[in-house]
Amino acid sequence: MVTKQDEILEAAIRVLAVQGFQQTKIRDIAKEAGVADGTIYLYFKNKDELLVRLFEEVMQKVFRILNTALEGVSTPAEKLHCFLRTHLHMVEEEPEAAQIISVVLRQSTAFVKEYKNALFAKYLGVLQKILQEGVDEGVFHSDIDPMIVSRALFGAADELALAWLLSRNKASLEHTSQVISKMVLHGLLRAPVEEVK
Amino acid sequence: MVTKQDEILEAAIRVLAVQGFQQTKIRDIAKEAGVADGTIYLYFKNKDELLVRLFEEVMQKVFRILNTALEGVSTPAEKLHCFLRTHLHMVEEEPEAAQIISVVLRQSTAFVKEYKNALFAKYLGVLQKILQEGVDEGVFHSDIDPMIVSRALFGAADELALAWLLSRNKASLEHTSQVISKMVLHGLLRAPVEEVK
Amino acid sequence: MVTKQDEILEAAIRVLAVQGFQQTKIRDIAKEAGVADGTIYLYFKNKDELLVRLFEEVMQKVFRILNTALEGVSTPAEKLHCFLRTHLHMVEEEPEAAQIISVVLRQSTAFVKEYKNALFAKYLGVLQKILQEGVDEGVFHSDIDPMIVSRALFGAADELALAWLLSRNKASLEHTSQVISKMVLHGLLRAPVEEVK
Amino acid sequence: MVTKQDEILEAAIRVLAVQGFQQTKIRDIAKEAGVADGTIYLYFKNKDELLVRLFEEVMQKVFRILNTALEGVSTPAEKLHCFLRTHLHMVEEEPEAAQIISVVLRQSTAFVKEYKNALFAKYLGVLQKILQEGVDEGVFHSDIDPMIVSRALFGAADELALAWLLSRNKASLEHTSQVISKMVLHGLLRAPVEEVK
DNA sequence: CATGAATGAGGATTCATTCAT
DNA sequence: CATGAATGAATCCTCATTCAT
Repeated sequence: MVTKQDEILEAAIRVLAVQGFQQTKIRDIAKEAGVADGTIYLYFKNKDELLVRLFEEVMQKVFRILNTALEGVSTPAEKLHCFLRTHLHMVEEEPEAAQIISVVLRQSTAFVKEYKNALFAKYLGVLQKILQEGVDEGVFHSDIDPMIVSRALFGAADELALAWLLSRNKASLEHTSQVISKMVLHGLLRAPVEEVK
Repeated sequence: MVTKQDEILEAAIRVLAVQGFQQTKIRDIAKEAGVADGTIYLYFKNKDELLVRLFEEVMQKVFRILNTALEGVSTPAEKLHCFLRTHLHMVEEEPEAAQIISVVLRQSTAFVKEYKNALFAKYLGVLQKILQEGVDEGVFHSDIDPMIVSRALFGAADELALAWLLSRNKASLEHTSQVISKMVLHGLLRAPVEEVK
Repeated sequence: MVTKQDEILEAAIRVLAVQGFQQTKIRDIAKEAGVADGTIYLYFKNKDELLVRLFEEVMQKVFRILNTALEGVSTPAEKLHCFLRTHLHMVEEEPEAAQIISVVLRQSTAFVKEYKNALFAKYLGVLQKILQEGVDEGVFHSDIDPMIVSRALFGAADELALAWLLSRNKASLEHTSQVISKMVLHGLLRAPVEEVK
Repeated sequence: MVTKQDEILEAAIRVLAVQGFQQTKIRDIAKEAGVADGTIYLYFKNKDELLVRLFEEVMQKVFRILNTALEGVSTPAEKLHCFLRTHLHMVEEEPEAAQIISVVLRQSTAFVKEYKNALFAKYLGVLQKILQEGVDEGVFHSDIDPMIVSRALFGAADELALAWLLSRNKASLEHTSQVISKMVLHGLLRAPVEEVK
């Protein structure tokens, strides 16, 4: 059975994805959830807390999907591609949740200030671990700083997600993830001079 | 001499960078600028117009700096590095302006909806041109989609900027730009099989 | 039981009668009604809508009284007198409502522009019907234009009402209605020359 | 030469007639008069004083026209018709001034409260004098109260003026003045029974 | 637990008036 | 005299939150 709290959160996701953070009134969420305004306050201390819980809800789903996707993938390079591919896949599958993460959460100053949120850090941590593995196994350049690169990769994926969410023409993101993975793994440069030597 | 309009814009940048869009009251900007509330409205139709003008102001400065930096750089690879380096440099030099672009503007739904804003498109356009040049000259892989890659690179740079802005320990971003440029140009993979041949 | 909406309307009538339209602040009405400012907006979309509803409220009461008074009156001449008498009577009985109609409503440009308001037209219509009846029955001069005369009679009654409302010495309007009715029915001229012939 | 003060007053009449009292900003009048905002305050203490002076201006013009029209008219009945006819004529000839008197002035609570303004009383006085003359000469019924009847006649004329000002189809008011004069002088009743005897 | 009517603090915006030039 | 930039008090309306039922 789904609790009323979950119903409210689901409703909030639907409404926030469409209207944005500041535009969404408690009343809108209550209406979408089919409860009275006051009922929201029985389950959440205030609007900000609702947002936090909503973020956690969404991130949990993300982790579930990501972990499932990474199962059985062995090499760091493949894992990296899998990570990027899954991130963009989720955007296609769960555009509302993606909208929340890429757009809505940034609208809350409080949230951005706590950007180093535990859950977000954990998400970045998955990437960092993959990168570190690659370095340790000797397949990635050793002078890579996993902290920096993980952040860059997340930014790249997030920006592509945002572009897709805001575009009318929703072409598949499969191609996009191929291009990015290739760039990240092999670089833009072709036939590097060093090879000739 | 600086016009009062510019003084207000400068004040708005300072206040917005700290407080965010919705949190910033007209009164705050007026106080920071040292004028009366009503004076703001002699120069800007309303709060939204102020934001738009502020964005244009900031972007103009960005373009000036970027173009200056790119002057005299000849190869696509060097240009790419220059672009990323300059982007991150600007964040260090003008953290308030950077804060506006990376954080504040995303708080305005209207702005995100018009994300493909002419000025933003122009910024991405600079990147795209560099990538296309590289492809045309045969130094970049031909299967690179400049549209996708430019977006990804912007996202990466923007995210790194955001991370820096939000962190306490403001280590130089020079190292960061080196790492990213290297990754983008050479890829993460070391000693690719092809090299052996 | 009186609804809160009615309480607000009654309070608005009291306040508007004293202060006028533009001078009356929402806060004044709220205070008079004993509710919070925001409560007004639970029942009325905005200040203008409150005015419209208030006008309808007042006019309904006017019609109720007018129709009751005209019941059982048979000849057009008597009906005319009854109309004028009732109009002035109402001013004495409900000075606040009268003040609203004679003074306050004219302060709203929007209202004056829609002066040919359905309810006002209906009020004039009662007069027109009486006049037409008189003409049809052959007791009123046939060259009377009911449209013009009804308007003139309303204007006369309204002006007398206004004079009374604004005067300190509130002598009964009964005498006034007698004088006007007589003038309207028999004219100012005494023993007209034509009669002698 | 026309003084700047007069230019401002003329401009105010034009603007007020179109926009109404509350809608007219000092800036609108200044613009229409071709002067700076502050200049208004060199000639008028404040907005209210400007309105008072404007009323006086308009009423003076009205008196000039009315007195000219009444010159050479001898009998009270003819004078009465002349008064009504001239009032309505002026509305056609000077709709802006008429608009000011019939509509705009009523929008100022302060004005309505001082409705028994000296100038307005003087205007009513002309009517009262005509009526008294008629009574004294024995041509008007002796039980007519000039105070009441003058007010009623003014109200009738004013209302007809208002109706004309607000209507699209501006048919001549000549016919209207004929109808009203006849009604006022001879009454609505036709061939009263008493006359037959 | 649930309701939703009521609250009232807060903010964008307007505009009569002032005053330094 | 004339200007018009600057002022800032004043007001309508919104909406997160409360609480009596």
